[in-house]
Amino acid sequence: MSRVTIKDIARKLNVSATTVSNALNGKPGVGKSARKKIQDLAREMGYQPNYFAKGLVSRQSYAIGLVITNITDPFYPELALGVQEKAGEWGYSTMLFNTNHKQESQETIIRMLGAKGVDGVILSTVRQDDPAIDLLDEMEMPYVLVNRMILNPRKAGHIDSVTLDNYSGSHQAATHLCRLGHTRIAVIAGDMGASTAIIRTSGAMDAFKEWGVSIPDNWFVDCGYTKDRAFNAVRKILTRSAHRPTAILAQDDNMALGVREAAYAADLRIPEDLALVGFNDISFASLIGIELTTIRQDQHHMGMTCAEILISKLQNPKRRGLCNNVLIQTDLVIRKSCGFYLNGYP
Amino acid sequence: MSRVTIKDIARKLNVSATTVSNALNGKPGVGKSARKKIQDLAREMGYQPNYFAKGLVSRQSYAIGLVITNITDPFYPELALGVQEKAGEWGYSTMLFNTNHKQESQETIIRMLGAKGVDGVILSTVRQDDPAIDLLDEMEMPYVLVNRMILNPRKAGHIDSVTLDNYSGSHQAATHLCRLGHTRIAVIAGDMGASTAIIRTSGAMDAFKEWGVSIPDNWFVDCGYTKDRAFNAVRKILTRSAHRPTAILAQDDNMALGVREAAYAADLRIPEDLALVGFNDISFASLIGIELTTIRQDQHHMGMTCAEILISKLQNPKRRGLCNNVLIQTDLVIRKSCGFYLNGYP
DNA sequence: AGAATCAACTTTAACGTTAAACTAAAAAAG
DNA sequence: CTTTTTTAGTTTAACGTTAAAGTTGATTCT
Repeated sequence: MSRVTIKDIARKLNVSATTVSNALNGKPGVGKSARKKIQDLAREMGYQPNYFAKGLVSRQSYAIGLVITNITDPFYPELALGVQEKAGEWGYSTMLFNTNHKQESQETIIRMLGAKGVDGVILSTVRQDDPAIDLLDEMEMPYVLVNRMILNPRKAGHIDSVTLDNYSGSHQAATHLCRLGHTRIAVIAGDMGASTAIIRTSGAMDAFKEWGVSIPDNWFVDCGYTKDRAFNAVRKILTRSAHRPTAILAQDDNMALGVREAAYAADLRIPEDLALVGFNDISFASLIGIELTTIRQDQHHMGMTCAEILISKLQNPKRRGLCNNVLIQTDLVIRKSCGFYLNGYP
Repeated sequence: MSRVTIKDIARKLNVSATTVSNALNGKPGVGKSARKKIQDLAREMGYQPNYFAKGLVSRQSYAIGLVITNITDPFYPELALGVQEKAGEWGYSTMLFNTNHKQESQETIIRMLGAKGVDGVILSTVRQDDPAIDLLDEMEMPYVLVNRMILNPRKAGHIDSVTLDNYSGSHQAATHLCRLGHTRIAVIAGDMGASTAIIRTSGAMDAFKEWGVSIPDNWFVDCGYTKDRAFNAVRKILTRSAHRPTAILAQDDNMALGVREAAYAADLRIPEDLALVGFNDISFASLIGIELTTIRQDQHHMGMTCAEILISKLQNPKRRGLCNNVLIQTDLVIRKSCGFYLNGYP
């Protein structure tokens, strides 16, 4: 690929390789005219630095890894784009890896990232007591958590994270349903090993308590953030329960779509027969005909933020001691699926 | 990161570095017992090869680049996943880059990919007479086109590609609308610099000709595969035309969603007042309430196929002379948006 | 004027891995 | 039992870049 080397330039100008290197990297110790000559010739010859050699000596790859569950989940593309844009600004490239919800593949991926020499990792998929954390620490690999975090206060204190204010978002969503008069509410939860689901659950439960609403055990189902499991869970709830719920709180929009399909399959209308609230505001929640009431967040901003934190640590090793925990605010977006525009608040 | 080197292992076992290298890479010239000892110790010490050193000497990075317009376009995630999975199987990692529809950023990206030393590139974004092609040829970088291709027969003959049978797909879609009795059809085209849009247009136009349907000039609009431009174009068509179209053929589902929003904004119902057919069958085309009639394709398979072709070339330099042009078949998926289930064929 | 400082370089070595050329001893062939 | 071949290694050098230490010759200080 890159044929022209520093040595070729050095030979042509009768200087040493080091001088060329210094000239091109803006380091001192090179005369003004010599520097210009070198820079011009480098451009003319189409010189491209060899990143293998650079990396070998500097131990920096200018690449970061981004670990997500699956890029086909509409939650991730915007996050990935944010990370890539911010990383690109700083000259870093991004390697994307899908765990497909498998714990062991996450470990394999992290090991590979280490071997490939990425400078840092952004992890969006941690679960509580995830061995990935220990692995990263052991490898002394800088990392930032995004979306999900570690709740254990002993660990959390020294781990960077960029997360949503899941508590108040979920509290807001649950309150909204209660205000609309619902008392028979089912909760379609995400992966309860993930902080997002844990916190969203606690926010919702607190809201329910405030409104005197209680949720039967079998109306709370961990569906692991997958649409299929949400579909099946809701189908079960709707067919088996003598008194079916009048509202469903789904902990992400993806699962909300599963709920929706299950409701339609049971000949129920949304929102007339069943109110539905999601979480995330993925791109098609706003499409006419879907119009999902949900909790909005800015994934692009989230991606940019975590990339920025990671890169600032990479650039400035002093900052590695500091710990950033960014909490991003959310908004309730009221659309048609909750029935607000049918009745409003009583 | 990777602290343990081949030399550390060599020192501990009193052998040379080369022997360790040969032992670990399964090369001959190492005794059975010595080989086992080396492998065991390497595992025990947690040896990870340094890819910079490896790459420096072998000029192989075991990384490929995938260039797309934008990962948030729902067309790409499944393709990207297919590429990553197949690449992963062969030990290659994938670097994803978004051009954001900008020609110049594509060139920058390709140059950077070259500098970073990727072994090959998968390009999903070429336009006709794209300078990227010459750049890649000049860099002697192996590449495969996916989704879009170069039509110029002088060039096409030696460029690998994996594309859809866009002609027959689009022909099928257009025929479907004609069969349903539509004669007033508008075409919302993709980027006419891309082979996909060119071929889809020709397939549709041929079908229209067969049915004696003619399309007024201002009912054919290049909307560059963006939802916004499709929305605006259709709004214009619907407000300005005295006799508005009764059907719209959109060259991708994304634009079809824009058409949909524009129709609803003009108080038209789909399919009762306006029939709509898309292309691609992105994930939410099938959602209840959207139910877009469209042309299905298997992006995951497409991704796997192009990754396979690229990697087989990388692995086997003899094969570099051969040229693969894979054409993937499509299916018409009839849902509600075209009105078939309202009237059927007359 | 002589010592100290500085600018503009050069030389050497190192990063970790592997290809190529070499060596020594054992096994096979004649 | 000598010669050839094979096996199991070793040594050297190279990939392209840069950090560290060294070498000039000119400039400044006292």
